[in-house]
Amino acid sequence: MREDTRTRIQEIALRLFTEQGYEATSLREIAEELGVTKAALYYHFKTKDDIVTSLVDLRIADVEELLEWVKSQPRTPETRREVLERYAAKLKRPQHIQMARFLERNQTALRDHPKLSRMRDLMLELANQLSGPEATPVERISRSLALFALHAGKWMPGDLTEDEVDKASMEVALRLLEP
Amino acid sequence: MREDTRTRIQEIALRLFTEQGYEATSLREIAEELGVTKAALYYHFKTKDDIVTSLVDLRIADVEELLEWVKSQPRTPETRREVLERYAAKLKRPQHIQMARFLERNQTALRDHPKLSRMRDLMLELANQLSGPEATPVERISRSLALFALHAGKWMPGDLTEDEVDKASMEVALRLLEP
DNA sequence: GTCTATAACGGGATAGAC
DNA sequence: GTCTATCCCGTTATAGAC
Repeated sequence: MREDTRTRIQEIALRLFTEQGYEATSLREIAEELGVTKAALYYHFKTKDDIVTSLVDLRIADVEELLEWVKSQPRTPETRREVLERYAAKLKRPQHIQMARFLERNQTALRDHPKLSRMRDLMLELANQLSGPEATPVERISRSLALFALHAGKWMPGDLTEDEVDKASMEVALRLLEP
Repeated sequence: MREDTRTRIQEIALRLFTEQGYEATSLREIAEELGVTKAALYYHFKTKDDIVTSLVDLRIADVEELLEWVKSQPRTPETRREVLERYAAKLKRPQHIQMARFLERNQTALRDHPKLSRMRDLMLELANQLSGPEATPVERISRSLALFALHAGKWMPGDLTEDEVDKASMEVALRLLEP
């Protein structure tokens, strides 16, 4: 049973965009790896940009969901803790780790892409939800950093196991939530 | 007194590479803004890559200096605190803020550039110097994040003054050094 | 749904005049 | 030190056959 071609294009594109960068990845490369020609891609996606759009949409839905949840909750320490846990759980799914990397690494190259702007706005809003309007600058920076800490796996050198990094990141993140 | 052309090329290139990304910035754009033609750039720099090299060299020297200093010091809490302060002081100079942004935003596009690899290695080593070999995973992540916290100015939304962000970032960073 | 062929363009880089 | 002119290449994208 061959996988949907459209889906395979998305997988390959996401990997190459992440490894090499969006601009540095040509449609020819994607097509070659898929075993078809460039032109075939144009049947599935109108432009190179459209591939990005289709990718980001998945993650936007995910973060929007988390954002709506947190807004429906009382602004308590317990809620904040659970935001981190839900966010970490999302991150653990392989697709989303890679998507997070892709977004991080291509923010500049794709700075004018509407979907990327939307993602940035959502992440900022999520960070803000951890603070609230009355928070001090120290609290606001500290709590924004808490979200970031959960991405630690990506830049920590490799002599720690994945599990060690996950646990330790969460511990650091939780500490950053404390007043 | 006109400024050195070579220096002006560096300034314009750094700004455009940072704003738009390395790949997305063409030599034509740089030349146009300088008021000369593409070909003129080739008198001053052998390739587009060479412009990057000339830029990164400045910052490499800076971080190497800090790294040598920390290695010459005893591994104490006081030393670690001073590393953060020296690093923050370097960051405050406008050239280096922009250089840090440039490096951050073009890590993927320039992942094969030897000077960029060198910069990454230096930053990792600096982060490691804050921990030492016997540190727990939580300490290592926490202390690496301390360095990162000092860059907070770049992604915090704009309703805080620069001074507020600087002070608060340092406070968060110092807290991340604590056991 | 995938192909071949090709258009149309912009990129980095070079040669040689001034 | 800067110019014009040009080369060569890879890129996105399209047209039309199968």
